[in-house]
Amino acid sequence: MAISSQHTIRNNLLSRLRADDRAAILAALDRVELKRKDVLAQPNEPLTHVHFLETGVASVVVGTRDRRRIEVGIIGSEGATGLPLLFDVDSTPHETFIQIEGEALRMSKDAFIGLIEQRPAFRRLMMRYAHIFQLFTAQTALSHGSYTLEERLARWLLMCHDRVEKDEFPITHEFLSVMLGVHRPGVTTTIHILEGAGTIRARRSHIEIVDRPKLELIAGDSYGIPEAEYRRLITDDVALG
Amino acid sequence: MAISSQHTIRNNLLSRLRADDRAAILAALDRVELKRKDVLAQPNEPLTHVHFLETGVASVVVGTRDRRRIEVGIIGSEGATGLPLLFDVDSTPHETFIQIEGEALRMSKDAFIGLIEQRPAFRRLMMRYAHIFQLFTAQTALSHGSYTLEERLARWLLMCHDRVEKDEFPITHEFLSVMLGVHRPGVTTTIHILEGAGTIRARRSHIEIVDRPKLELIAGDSYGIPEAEYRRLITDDVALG
DNA sequence: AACTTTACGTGCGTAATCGTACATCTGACT
DNA sequence: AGTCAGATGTACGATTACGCACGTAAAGTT
Repeated sequence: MAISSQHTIRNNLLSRLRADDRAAILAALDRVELKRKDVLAQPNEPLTHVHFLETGVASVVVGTRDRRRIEVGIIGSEGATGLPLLFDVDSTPHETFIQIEGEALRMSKDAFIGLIEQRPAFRRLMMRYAHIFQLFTAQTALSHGSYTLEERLARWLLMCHDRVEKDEFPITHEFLSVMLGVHRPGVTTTIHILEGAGTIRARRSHIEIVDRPKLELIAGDSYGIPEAEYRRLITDDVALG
Repeated sequence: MAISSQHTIRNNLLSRLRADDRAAILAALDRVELKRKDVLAQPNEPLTHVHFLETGVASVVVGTRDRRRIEVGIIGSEGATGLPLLFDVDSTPHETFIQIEGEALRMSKDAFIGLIEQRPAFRRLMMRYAHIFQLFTAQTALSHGSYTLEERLARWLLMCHDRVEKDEFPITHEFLSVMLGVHRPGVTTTIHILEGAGTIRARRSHIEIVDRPKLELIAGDSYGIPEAEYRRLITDDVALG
């Protein structure tokens, strides 16, 4: 019911904490498996847990009554789900589910709210992360409004690549079409374009990143702004450590 | 250098505070004029103030080196600028400027940070607002990915209408094209469609809302989700008052 | 091995929006 | 009243993506 050994922690937020804060927080965490399509947060249902991802990728999507859905956030070992709880909000219209299976360190809502109060450094860290999460959503809005499908797909693959250890990960065109808010055949065609350019290799339900620099070139300015801010505000800030 | 009389406050966040919290906060505010195109936050420059808008509308836009820009947030008397300061972040890549002139109650960065610490109710209120601001950005991402220009324009006009007192407000097609991330002639054409449907009336540099219900019909599900959450979490929550 | 499900490939007419160019109009300023 | 910059109106080919329909192919199931 609690995580003791420190060296097993792969979540980058938790690893930024001072030893005493980290110890207090680890005591409230337990490790859980995350399977593909597992739902971590139902829209408009009370949030029960915060998940600090260790491996794998989760997606936050917004949907409407008229069936439209689109991804507005992506979470890996650099972040956590359940941010509304940080904001004194019990539920959100957004849905969070597992895109690529993995593991997470889970904390109950009550424990999280308590630790946020008791550990200012933890609260500040989470708030900084929340800021960057907002930047990701904003960048997604920009991407959908201003970039082509090819650029957006390149961006998404880069973001996913940032969050998994390997160069290959399981993902279907169907899922990608929801993530990017386009129809499925469009994804297939665009994947072939990226594949033809030698940047990726696609198999059934899998995509492998072959030439990341070239992929970054294709994504252009649709990729990079929130990533740079994450490094500036979390990875590189010694004051947090 | 401070706001005394209570009945002059039109900002909806400030008016949700308990009397004692509000008094402490008003003491740190002063009233400023906001002219069209005034910049409240330069991208990547240190934030100096938080602005609680009384009248008028501000826009938050994200831009890239390759000159693309798009609105990712809109702020009126329901909200405030400078949210990164709430998140322990000194600057952001986003730019905030005045879209429709008005007035604001301004607080210095240091005063804001101090009051956030000293007044938990104030902090919780601001965090709830930050959550809803995030929903707005997410809804914008959805809109750009899934709705037509006509629907998105209708949505924007509704959001603007929510934030001004009158049915008419000054706005140019040029500005709208940046807000919506489309080219300017497209805005002109789409305005004519909305005008032809009898929902708005357009003059040089001005748009008047004539038939709001019909505009809501056109906007469809692109409009409404964050607005409903604002009502649930801020307007209707007596626990905050 | 037959069957079923899930995922991928492809084509094509249609719609939306872009990109660009240019004409016109309005209000402010001199 | 004349001038001018900013704002708006219009046109049109090019591009992108949609919407559907249908075919194929790979993995799991019995």
